[in-house]
Amino acid sequence: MGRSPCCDKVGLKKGPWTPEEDQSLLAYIEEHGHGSWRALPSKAGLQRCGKSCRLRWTNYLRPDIKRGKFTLQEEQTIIQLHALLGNRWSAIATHLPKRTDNEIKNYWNTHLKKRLTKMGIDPITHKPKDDALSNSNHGQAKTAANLSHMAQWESARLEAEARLARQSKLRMSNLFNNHQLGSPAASELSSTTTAPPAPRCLDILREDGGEGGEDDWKGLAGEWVSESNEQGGMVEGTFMETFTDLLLNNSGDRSFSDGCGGGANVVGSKGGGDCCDDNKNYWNSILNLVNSSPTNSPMF
DNA sequence: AAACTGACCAACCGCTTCCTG
DNA sequence: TCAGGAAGCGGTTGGTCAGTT
Repeated sequence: MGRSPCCDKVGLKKGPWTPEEDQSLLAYIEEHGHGSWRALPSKAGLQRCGKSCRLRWTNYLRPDIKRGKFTLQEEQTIIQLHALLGNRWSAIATHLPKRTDNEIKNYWNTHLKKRLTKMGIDPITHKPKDDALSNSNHGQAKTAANLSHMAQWESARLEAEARLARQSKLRMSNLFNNHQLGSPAASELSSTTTAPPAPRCLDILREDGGEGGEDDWKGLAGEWVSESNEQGGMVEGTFMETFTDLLLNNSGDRSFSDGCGGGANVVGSKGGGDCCDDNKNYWNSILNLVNSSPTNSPMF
């Protein structure tokens, strides 16, 4: 299994790319597609390893990259997905069109992580660091405790999605076996292959006819909510919404003790049925987020 | 004006995963 | 089934630049 030795070769350039190198890489990919990254540098006349070329293309030169400031919506998406997925930047990037995993990772490390820490929230667990603080609000503490369970659920779901996406790609590549995509942008949109964009996972589920479909995912989410309620009592409000709301509307002196009274998305402490609805709504919003990924965005 | 500091981000490194023969 | 190559991924580094002393 050893590591790729490409970068160990002597005579290969490292460090920042020059405009000339960018131009060479861009011109070559526009004309031929990237093909094999390992073979690309010599074909394009670049003294770089294939890995470096791939990185330069995916993180900087790709035409479908959006640069500049992250929007509030994007920030919220990153925070929510990070709570669910952890440092799985490529998976998070899947749900943020035109943003690269590297960019998201950098933004998290330089902005969002610090903001969370400053607010007394552990950026790894997304739980308040101060026990006393969390004890002051049992509902949110319980919800926070349930987050790991939720993450496990999400992780399993993503693995299933990945399997389905792979199966779909196989099926599609059979269909398009001899089809060569001419557009470099199109070839890169699938990121890792030249296969056509995979259908959205939920559509695949529907197509497959068995094992679920969107309603079943939502049903599963509902089951999780019910199970959580059985295990830990009713969940008061939505922890995730609370802290993302706090974060994005951070006035500097707010704390979780008043979190339930927060912004428009935050639902205060309520009775059982409403809480269940809140969680269903929350899950629906996450599922919508997942399901609303652009149809041509890379799925794993 | 110079030195220092911290933020930012492009790029590298090395491990893991996937694919193919 | 297995081994090796290729690509993907996430952690980390180092250069640059703006702000501060």
